[in-house]
Amino acid sequence: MTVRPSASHNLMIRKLESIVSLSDEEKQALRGLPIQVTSLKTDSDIVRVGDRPSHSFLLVAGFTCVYKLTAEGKRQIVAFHVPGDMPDLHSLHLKVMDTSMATVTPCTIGFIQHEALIQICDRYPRISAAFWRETLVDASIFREWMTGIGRREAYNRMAHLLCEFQVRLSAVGLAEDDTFDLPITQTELADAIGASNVHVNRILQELRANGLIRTSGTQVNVPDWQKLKEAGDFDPLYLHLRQD
Amino acid sequence: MTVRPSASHNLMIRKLESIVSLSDEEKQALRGLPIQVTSLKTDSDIVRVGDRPSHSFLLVAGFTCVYKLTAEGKRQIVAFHVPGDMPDLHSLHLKVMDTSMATVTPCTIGFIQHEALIQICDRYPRISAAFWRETLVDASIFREWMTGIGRREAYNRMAHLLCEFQVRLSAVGLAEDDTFDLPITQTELADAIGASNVHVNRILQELRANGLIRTSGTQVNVPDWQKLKEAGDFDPLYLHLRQD
DNA sequence: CGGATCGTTGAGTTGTATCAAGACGGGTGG
DNA sequence: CCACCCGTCTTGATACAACTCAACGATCCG
Repeated sequence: MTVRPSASHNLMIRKLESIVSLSDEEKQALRGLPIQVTSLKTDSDIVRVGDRPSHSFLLVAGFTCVYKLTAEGKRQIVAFHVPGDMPDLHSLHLKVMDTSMATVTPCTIGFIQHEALIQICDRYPRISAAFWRETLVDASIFREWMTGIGRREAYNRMAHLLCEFQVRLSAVGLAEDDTFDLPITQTELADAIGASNVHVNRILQELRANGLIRTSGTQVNVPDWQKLKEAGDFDPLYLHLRQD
Repeated sequence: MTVRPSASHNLMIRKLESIVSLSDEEKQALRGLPIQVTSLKTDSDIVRVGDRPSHSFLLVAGFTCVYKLTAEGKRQIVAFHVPGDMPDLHSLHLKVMDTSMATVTPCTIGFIQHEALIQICDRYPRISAAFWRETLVDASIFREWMTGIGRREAYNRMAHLLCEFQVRLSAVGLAEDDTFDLPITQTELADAIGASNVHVNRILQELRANGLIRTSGTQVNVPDWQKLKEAGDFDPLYLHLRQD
């Protein structure tokens, strides 16, 4: 179905307004964007390597990941995305997908035609800049993860990833104080930090034993935020959030 | 000095034209960009973490790298750049640098004020798109490197990096057939692939012993391109080159 | 109440780091 | 033009982070 001014539009506008201030005309243009909303279950591919998508998508609810596979069949998750993100905006200018994207939880996503996005970008440079900026923040996160995988130990990378989730989920109102929901399997966490699932399991035990986190089900509680940040060598600068 | 229509302008225009076709008006606008050309010697920082630069730069000659330091003082190089690249275009929209950039050889670079770039981007959406695309290709390379560091062994990462240099240098006319100049120390290569300098040294010996590369000084020769590509699990898709 | 998925544990293996010392090589000053 | 020096490359020995394999326990769901 094609929804007119919907929750999806509001989510996108709120996100963009945290980056640039929008004029009424610009908001109106965004509200006019046709968004096709769909539900997907866990572990569904949204786009695949080699695809030439004609639309991008807005993640409305749930978590998705971006991943690559090596010739040996190993998987590296290079990014997670949370509600409000537009994970494949880059396909606007890079025609062929160099990664795949998949849901890691049940998701609601809204597809938006490239054609419509390009028109808005050509007409409203500020909106174009805001979209551009989103892709730049993604790239900044890549740099930070790469540094972790290349130069930090798995224990620290795990702590770092948890810090990042806390901050990013807070920014979209999905984290309460020191607790958040992380419905991601240990194998997926392993693929993200470049470790084995077995090792991730032991690292999580170590983090619990050291009192850095407490878990129950998919809930993660951080009793001592400061200690976790230190363990993760975490400085939120790279997330380029507004109020900082 | 501020040069008018110079070699720097031509380099930038040629690069952009490999991405989009430019109208005469657009080329004229680009030729009008003030570019301040400077020479830097090896190991000079160009920008540093925390800086708020008011300009971006075009790499005219030499190699530069983008790097981060961990709390423990370890360095991860997250990117190399070659002539024709504009490595810190992202600072147009992300005000605070989250990485540092430095020369790895003597370099010629041309600084361009953000203000001038923003004006051109607002006025010429196609140029804006071309710049945006450059930052997207950088991000794509991050994804590929991350996958290597997280999921491939050091031997394969080294082969992969050599493949990438060959392709990127060819694209700007800096590689002859199967030979190119790689004036980068083993310690820098190590920081790029997330390994120790000692290990890189042994890997290079192994690559030589296996007949995948031959070296003399900073020259690298690739006798069997196909074998090196296989060793590196290298598929140039992620570089998003035009003719492909 | 099976069956599938996910988490946990143990044992053995290996890729890669670290440390230390020596060899090489190219530039600089005497 | 030689001698020195500093950065880079090379080599060996040792240590450990992390992987693989394999099995078992815990959950959740239909």
